[in-house]
Amino acid sequence: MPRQVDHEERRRRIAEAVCALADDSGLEGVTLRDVATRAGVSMGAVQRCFKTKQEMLVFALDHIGERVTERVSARARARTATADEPAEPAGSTLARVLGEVALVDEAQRAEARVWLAFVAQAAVTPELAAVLRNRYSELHPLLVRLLGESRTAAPVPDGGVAPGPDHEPHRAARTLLALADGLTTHVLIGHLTPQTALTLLRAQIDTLIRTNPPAALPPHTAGGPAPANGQEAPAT
Amino acid sequence: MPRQVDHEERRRRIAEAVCALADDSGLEGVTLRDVATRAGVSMGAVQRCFKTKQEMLVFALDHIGERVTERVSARARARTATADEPAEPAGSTLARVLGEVALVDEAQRAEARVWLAFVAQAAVTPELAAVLRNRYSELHPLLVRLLGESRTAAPVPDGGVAPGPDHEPHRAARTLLALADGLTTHVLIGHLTPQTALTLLRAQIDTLIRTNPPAALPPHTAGGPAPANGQEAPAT
DNA sequence: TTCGTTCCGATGCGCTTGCATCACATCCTA
DNA sequence: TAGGATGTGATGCAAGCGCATCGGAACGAA
Repeated sequence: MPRQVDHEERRRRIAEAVCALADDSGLEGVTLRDVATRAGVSMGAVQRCFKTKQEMLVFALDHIGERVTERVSARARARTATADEPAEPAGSTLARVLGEVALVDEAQRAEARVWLAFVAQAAVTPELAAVLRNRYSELHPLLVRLLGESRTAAPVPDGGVAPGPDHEPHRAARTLLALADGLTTHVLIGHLTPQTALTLLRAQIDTLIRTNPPAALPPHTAGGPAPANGQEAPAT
Repeated sequence: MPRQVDHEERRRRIAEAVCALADDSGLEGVTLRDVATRAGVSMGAVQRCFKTKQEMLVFALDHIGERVTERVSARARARTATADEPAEPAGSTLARVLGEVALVDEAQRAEARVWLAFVAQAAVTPELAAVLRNRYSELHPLLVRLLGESRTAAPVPDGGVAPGPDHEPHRAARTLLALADGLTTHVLIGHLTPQTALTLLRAQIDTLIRTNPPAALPPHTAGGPAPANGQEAPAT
């Protein structure tokens, strides 16, 4: 056995093992021993890579989050790259992107199960919540951009999304993201079929796209005095 | 101490303890000993009430689910009772009902945390998933009814919701439920503020209500050959 | 080759877990 | 009042946990 081992590679392998275990027994089923076995390394190696179990979990969450983000933005990029026909692409891209976030095939279902396990733990573990927030914050502008492109012929110049942070596209993006997560959850517990979830998602996207008027919101949205940005503690 | 103890009362007390513990450390933090301590009974008593830990968890989930359902339908009933002004009530009721499902104050936040913990576990524990499905299935027709009342002046006669199971109100109800859950999740991990979540929810409700045309769906919803009912294994 | 360093994999420890067991306190029946 | 049945709460137990420790294999330097 070589004296020097690629640590990053090993960390990733361990993260994969964590996900695999979390997938079939939840986060409670993730123990150092099982992780080591599953990853095909010794327990000592795991402990060398991560000082503590929580550190390992945080890394694993970040790992799977990165994979999701990459997959999603790949989808989005794929569209931008071949954007020759301004016909109906953005809406479909949105659907595929959010479907990517959410469910469809079994592989993604597994990922979603792991994700959900982490989300639940994050509700009582600030460190994990921070990682999740970062990931969601990454996804948000991407959705805003796609939404913007799908509604107006003249998209916003480049990176900067024109108006304020609680302008309509932001709202719509948040709504879609939350909806996708909710649908995923419902699919995972068997309350909805993946097909139904996708249909609902698609319908929502279409509604949001067709509903152009960003300004004219009904009067009762004034619930909170200042809607503010709606996003708290983005990084830190 | 009396020889005969109210078992049901005790079970409920234990369920409350389970929820309290799950609230501040997730489901992993729920151990028989801690539950016993928190409930103010001995461990033996807990074991007498529930043959196994899982049985206890299932009961606890059902308990909290019942509480939520009751609260929600109380909201709905409150409206129906005082329904003298057909002005704008149903929409607000919907908002309040779904807000009830979701978040708002800290007490409900705690409930949501517990709920989320159970949902995550349910993704890998069929028994829990079954309980959750039942609860969601209970909520669904209630939302359908409220939606129906809010869009048409002539609501459906009584219990029977007129058209097929994938008629628009059903879709809308599922969308709202999923959205509420997704928003709750995002609030719990600190990605959204409760205010933002409520605003988004309210906006979605208004959109769904104003979008009357139930039939004319865009062409691409034909993803699945038969949208069917979208609800699988409701009871068993 | 031989030494010194570096890293790995196995083992041990203290603790907690879910569950089984058992002596005892409590209440109904004669 | 005595007796039995019933449910209770403390204790025991095997298993599993996270983490710390340690002997030994694999390499570079001399």
